[in-house]
Amino acid sequence: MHQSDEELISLLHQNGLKVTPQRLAIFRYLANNDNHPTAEIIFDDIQKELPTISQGTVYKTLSVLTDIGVIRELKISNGHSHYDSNTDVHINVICPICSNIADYQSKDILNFWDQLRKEIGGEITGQRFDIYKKCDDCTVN
Amino acid sequence: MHQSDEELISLLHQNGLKVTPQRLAIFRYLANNDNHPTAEIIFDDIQKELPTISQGTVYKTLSVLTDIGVIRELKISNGHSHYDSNTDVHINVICPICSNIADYQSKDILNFWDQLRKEIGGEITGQRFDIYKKCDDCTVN
DNA sequence: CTATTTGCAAAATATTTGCAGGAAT
DNA sequence: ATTCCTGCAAATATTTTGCAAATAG
Repeated sequence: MHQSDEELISLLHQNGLKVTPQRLAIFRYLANNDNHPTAEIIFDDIQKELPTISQGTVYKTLSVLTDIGVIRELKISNGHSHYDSNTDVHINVICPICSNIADYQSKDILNFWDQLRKEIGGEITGQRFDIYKKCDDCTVN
Repeated sequence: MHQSDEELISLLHQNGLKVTPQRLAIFRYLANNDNHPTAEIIFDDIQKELPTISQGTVYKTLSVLTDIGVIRELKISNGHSHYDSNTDVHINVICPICSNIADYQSKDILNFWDQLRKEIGGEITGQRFDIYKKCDDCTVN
């Protein structure tokens, strides 16, 4: 389901980058959290583990992890970037009230994606599908 | 194809908002430009027509037009918001190099969207489908 | 050893906000 | 008349950058 340390380490090496405790910790944090945290939330939580880490390092690390493709950056309408360790083709179900993001996956999406790739042609390097729907919490309240 | 002034005026009235030259000009500008400009580009171009307009007004106007649903805001990875007068379900083909955005529409997308709505259920209030593909200019160079 | 990375703080950048004067209804 | 809107400038908030010290390979 989630990627393992080996994948991260291998990709870092392939790109001439070093394996640091900060990079491992942030990668593992995202691999174990499917709630699409922001850089700020990651910073707050990672501090418990690495008390001296700085915000700058969190931003730089997230940028590195995004560049090598082990995580995805989701910049949403409220201006915040959220990070996702699910790099498969899927749909982000975003709550317009609280900005919570849930992943949604189905066979239809993969079929649609295959068809669309063929139809549009050329070298497609990425994709992002969002839908807006109130989450359960915000529907109740 | 594009919405007319009447639609804007009617929606402004419905929402208790006033019809101002700034709102008309920005709406018309977007209705006649399918190149998904940023607030900054809109500000620069609109100044030719309304020399005293301010950046703040452009931002506020774009926010109002987005709220009443006559335009769409597309916040992309580089941090800039782009604005689109095409409010139909479509795919944004974004160039990862220069951030140019082209709209892509096909029957498949509408079918997929119908199917997905049924599958996910609940009240879906919006959607956004992006794919990343180098534009012609950036492919040549 | 040497190149990269971290941590800190300052800078950059897009966007938002407050408010007094002006315009729309 | 009244309410809303504009324009200006200052404020906000997130992200980026520069650099010396620390760390990985």
